[in-house]
Amino acid sequence: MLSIKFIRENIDIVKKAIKDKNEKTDINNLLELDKKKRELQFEFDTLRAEQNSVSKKIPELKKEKKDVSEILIKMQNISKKIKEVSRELSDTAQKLENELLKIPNVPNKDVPIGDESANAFVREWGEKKHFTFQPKDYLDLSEINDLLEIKRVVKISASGFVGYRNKGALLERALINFMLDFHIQKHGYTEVALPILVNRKTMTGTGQLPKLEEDMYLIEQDDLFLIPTAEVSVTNLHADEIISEKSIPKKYVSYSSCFRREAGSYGKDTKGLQRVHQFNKVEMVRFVKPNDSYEALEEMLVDAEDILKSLGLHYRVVTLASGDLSFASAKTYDIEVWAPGSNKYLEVSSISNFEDFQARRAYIRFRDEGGKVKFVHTLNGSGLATPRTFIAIIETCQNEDGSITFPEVLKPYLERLKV
RNA sequence: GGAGACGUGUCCGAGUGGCUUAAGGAGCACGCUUGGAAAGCGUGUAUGCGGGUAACUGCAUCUAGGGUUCAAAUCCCUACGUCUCCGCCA
Repeated sequence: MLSIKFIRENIDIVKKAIKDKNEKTDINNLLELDKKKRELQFEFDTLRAEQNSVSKKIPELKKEKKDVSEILIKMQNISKKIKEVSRELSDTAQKLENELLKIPNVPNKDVPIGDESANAFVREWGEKKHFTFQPKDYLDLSEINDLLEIKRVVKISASGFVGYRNKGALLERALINFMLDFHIQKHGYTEVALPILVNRKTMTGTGQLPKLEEDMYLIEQDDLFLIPTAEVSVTNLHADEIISEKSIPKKYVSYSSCFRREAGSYGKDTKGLQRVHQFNKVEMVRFVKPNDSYEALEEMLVDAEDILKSLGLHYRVVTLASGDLSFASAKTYDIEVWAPGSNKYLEVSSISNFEDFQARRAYIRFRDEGGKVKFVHTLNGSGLATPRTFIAIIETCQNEDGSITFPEVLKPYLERLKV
């Protein structure tokens, strides 16, 4: 979230950010609550100060055998008043907090204003592969090579879920291991494996709640949510902590299943692997000092690109425009990989700088050189999501007879079973 | 799931209603001492919201929320967490 101080002093910037991000939050109510809260806080502090000082004198007066009954009656009233003010104060503070959680992050100044069509091209690597034959799409290739479980999975679960089988399952598992090893060995990340069920506080910390509750799977019995990305559990790992200056920056990589209800996106890419309720993803998360976060964003983008390069997949990078930017993000790059059989670019990675937006919510701070406590900046990026990477690989690596020649870098992960 | 014990600052740990502005210790930082270090001695050592140019200063926070009281780390209730024993499962 944004600090109330920042909002108070930059009303226009905040209003513009809300508009540019296509949000509808009204901040006037918030500003009123802020004013009311500060007035109540002042009243509460004043009353408490009196209560504290008088209460301190009571035992002394008693010792001197003085009559305190009159004071006690007076204090009863103050006590009652304090309780009233305190109730109103915490009520107002709670309302203010709820409003604050609904204010989106402010886009960085480099972010183009507009909807998806304003996304800005950054660079590309490789080129669209040229085939001497008509390339098949991944659904056909999966059929030929026995790679996916589609119909049966709907039977055992629900529509929107898919499964892998045979070499498809092996390829997916190989991808996960390859990507994890790559980030650990070549990019210096530390692996963490964390729960995929998390509580409400955690979901709020990274900004999924309260806005996106509809998009989340909820285990009502225990009030636990299935994570939509490992970003949630990894970023919140250091919630409520003051990280020592020495142990920052922190670079984590984590693989997890991700769960998305995709409420409201029915009818879009419903077939196959492109948009699914459950998928696996390797995620990178960084905690850095404020001044380093944009440099870290560029590094993470390269970290994700390195995976695609080593797999030999053509891709392009875009900067998301304000309207396409997520609620919590200040700046996001998307990487889109080329899928020649499907004849389109598929989004395989989002790399975002949240600045201190998540750190404020999750209360993640560090102590700087001068001993001052400040909020960290958090970043994350997919490195990468498996389903669409899977599509790009088998479509790019297909032969005319429908067989697939897997990328060299995956061989160590595949060859022990002679795939 | 049943029974019990417990939750205090960076850590250990005292604290059963007002003498706690949380004792004492460890750690850490700085200073003195030293040729240098150790020991010793001294000083400092939370966070948030306010007020003040500043020195300072008001309020809150002893897991969280509620209650009792003029006054709560301390008493009561609830939740969460930790530990021990039992049950169940692997």
